[in-house]
Amino acid sequence: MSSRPGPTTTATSATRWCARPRSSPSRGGPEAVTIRAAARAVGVTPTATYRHFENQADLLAAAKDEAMQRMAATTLALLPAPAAGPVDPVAAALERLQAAGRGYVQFALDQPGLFRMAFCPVPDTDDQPLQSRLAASPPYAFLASVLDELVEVGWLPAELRPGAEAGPWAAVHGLSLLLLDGPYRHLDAAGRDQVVTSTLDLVVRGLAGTERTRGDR
Amino acid sequence: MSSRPGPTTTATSATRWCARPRSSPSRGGPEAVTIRAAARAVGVTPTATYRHFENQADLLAAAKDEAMQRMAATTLALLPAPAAGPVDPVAAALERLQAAGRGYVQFALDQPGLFRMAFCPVPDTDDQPLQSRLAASPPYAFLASVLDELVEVGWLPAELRPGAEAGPWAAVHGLSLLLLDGPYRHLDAAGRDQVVTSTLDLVVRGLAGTERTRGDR
DNA sequence: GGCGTAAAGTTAACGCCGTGCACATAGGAG
DNA sequence: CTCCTATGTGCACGGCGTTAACTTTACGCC
Repeated sequence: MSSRPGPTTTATSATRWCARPRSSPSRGGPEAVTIRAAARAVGVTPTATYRHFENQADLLAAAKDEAMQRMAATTLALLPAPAAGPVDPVAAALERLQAAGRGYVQFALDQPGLFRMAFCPVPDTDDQPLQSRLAASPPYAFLASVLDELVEVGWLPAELRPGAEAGPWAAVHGLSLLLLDGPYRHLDAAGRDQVVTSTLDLVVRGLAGTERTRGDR
Repeated sequence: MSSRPGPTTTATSATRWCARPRSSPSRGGPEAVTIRAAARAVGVTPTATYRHFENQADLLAAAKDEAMQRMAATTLALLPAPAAGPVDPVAAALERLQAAGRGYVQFALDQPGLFRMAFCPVPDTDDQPLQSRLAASPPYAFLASVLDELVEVGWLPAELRPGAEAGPWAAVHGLSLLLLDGPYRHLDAAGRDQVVTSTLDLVVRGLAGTERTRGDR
């Protein structure tokens, strides 16, 4: 967990700070990640934190990175094992796509603190180019691989492939937030499943790529 | 702007607190809405705030309501005037749908503070039933009306109508957040326009409602 | 006019927060 | 042994939410 320029954290010492649960697992979003809480967690005085993180924003960025990694690990672990025997490759790819979407939403609901942490706004210390930042985002990488697969098996029209990650990701991400904080909170399990299914179906139909944008029906 | 149960805010006094810009317009999300800042803004001592709001969560809820209303007013004002003369009603409805989506994203980018305010998590003091809460959300109401219109003119399959708000709203909402805080921040105007267009096209194609979920191409 | 009551505002205080400054310690390199 | 670096401590400052007790203001009622 790199603290950017100033305090020059050594790799060995950083593990001591990052290897323990940052606040409570599910509860406790970014607002719970404080300099003093981190110090308490490792049993030192608050000022000692500044030997490892430049300031609170830096600490927050580290927590954000870890949250994103944990989210990736959790959602990928939820993916269904590939069914044995020969199966329709298109159906299999679409299955994986929808399963990943469901896992994304489920993680957001199960671990709201980590989810909020993974996507919290942070003052932006990194200066990486666009593509490497996207590739560093596990959801984007997985989504891209499934979309590539759908092109390979001839289902997704190749002309729709460029930039096709944005829509599906946005839909699943937005749905997670609407369910978490928005007007869809307090929906019961059945209602949640309905909006998730509805949204994933919309995405799949959208990727299928029929035109018909005029009144031809 | 109602402060819930305790302090029994009179309608006349509440206007004095709510009629002035709550923090800076664009900058300053929910974290800038503090008891002390509100008191400074109206020129009183911090404790006086508790005569009008139960606590900070209550103040935040009031600010959230106002932000949502302002967002609705702004995005609706951005809608294109209906073209004169007879036009394809389907094209017109789709136009309005996409324009509303673009306005949603544009507001998020232009007024990030208000946008975050409008969707910030708040400890939830309201106990309204599901439907009335949804109806109170202006984006939902507008989206629902356009979808109804698309059914009436025979474009949107009626069997896809129930719950069809979730997907489009989630897509536009999620895209706004990915552009604001997520991996799509720092995209230039052209890149932003591309992901917005791509996402809106996905939504429209998805609503169009072709099936083809198997390898039939 | 005088008076009681409720709304609105004030001062003082507590504990939490981020942060800076000066100082202490410990352990390895020379 | 000495010095340097990494790490940690104590103290202090101002800002935050919140409470408790007190004062001021406005208004209806006799």
